[in-house]
Amino acid sequence: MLTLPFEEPHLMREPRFGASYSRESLPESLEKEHDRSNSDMREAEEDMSDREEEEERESEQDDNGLPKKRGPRKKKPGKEFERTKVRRHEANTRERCRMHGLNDALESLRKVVPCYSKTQKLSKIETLRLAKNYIWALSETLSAGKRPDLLAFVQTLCKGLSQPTTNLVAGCLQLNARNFLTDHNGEVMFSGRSPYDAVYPYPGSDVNTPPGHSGSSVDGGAKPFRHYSYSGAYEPYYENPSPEGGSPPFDGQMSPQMNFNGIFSLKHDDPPDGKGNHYGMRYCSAPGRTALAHNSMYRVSPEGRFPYDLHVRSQSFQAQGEVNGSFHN
DNA sequence: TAGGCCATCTGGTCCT
DNA sequence: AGGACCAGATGGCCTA
Repeated sequence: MLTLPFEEPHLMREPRFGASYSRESLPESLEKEHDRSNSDMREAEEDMSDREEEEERESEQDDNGLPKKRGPRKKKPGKEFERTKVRRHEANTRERCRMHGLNDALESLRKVVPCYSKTQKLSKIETLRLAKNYIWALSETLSAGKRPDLLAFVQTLCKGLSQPTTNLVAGCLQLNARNFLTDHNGEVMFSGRSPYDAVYPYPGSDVNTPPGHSGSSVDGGAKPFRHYSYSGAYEPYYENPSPEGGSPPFDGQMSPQMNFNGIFSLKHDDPPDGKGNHYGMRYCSAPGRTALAHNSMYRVSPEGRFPYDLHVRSQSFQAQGEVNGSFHN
């Protein structure tokens, strides 16, 4: 599942995440933010206390109900008041750091779910939803012990996601995003041409018929849409109808040695110049392993070609190889 | 301009 | 008592 090397060990260091926010333990970026926010807040606070003082004096009234501008000032709680202020200030700082830690964790989650993009970040809620779907889909894959249907896999990923996020996921797979519709129940439906055909038409096959399916296209004219859902006719792969229906039964035990190298990682690696916005799939494979298509969880076309437009990033391929290599050494 | 998303502040509650 | 955690309120930014 972790298709990227865990790059942020500092997030794992604390036994209880964010339990202690000592200044020394703050990451550099956080520390900067910390400083900035602190100074901002100090200024704001001073500003505030001045205003409060002014307002307090103006709100004081004499015996006739008129505003009292002069005279002895009402005694402030003094030391206790200052102490409360300081404690509130410290609590605010801690809370801010805690939220930053939470955001950092969310950011690292974004990096391990499909379709990571620096330029088009998933929102917090969408990240969590996608992560949940991803876990669910992978669990299903493991428990089924067979190669999943890519369409069903994507449908699972998109379950309950907003249309823009669905588009993003579809974009990752180089699929026609308009083919994935989310109905009012959050069910991801597939309509129109099969992505198999949209992306990789099989020579000689009916354009509207996915491989291995008998379907008749309407002669010549408009072709009726076929709607797919989990329980639809498109080789339903998952036994459970929906991730919303609870966690899939997982009676197996995840082995620590489990190798995820054969699983696709759908990532968007921004080019170094940061200009591109191209989504692609990255395939992680250990050196010496079998060829991409052979090792793939996904279907291979009758010609032995992979039916999807894969963008194998040689760089990440190599990096993964290095990691694996050093691991095995 | 409305709506979505986000960061921050704040007070309350729970836990150590 | 103090810190962590939580949820509500608020305001800023961005986009359709």
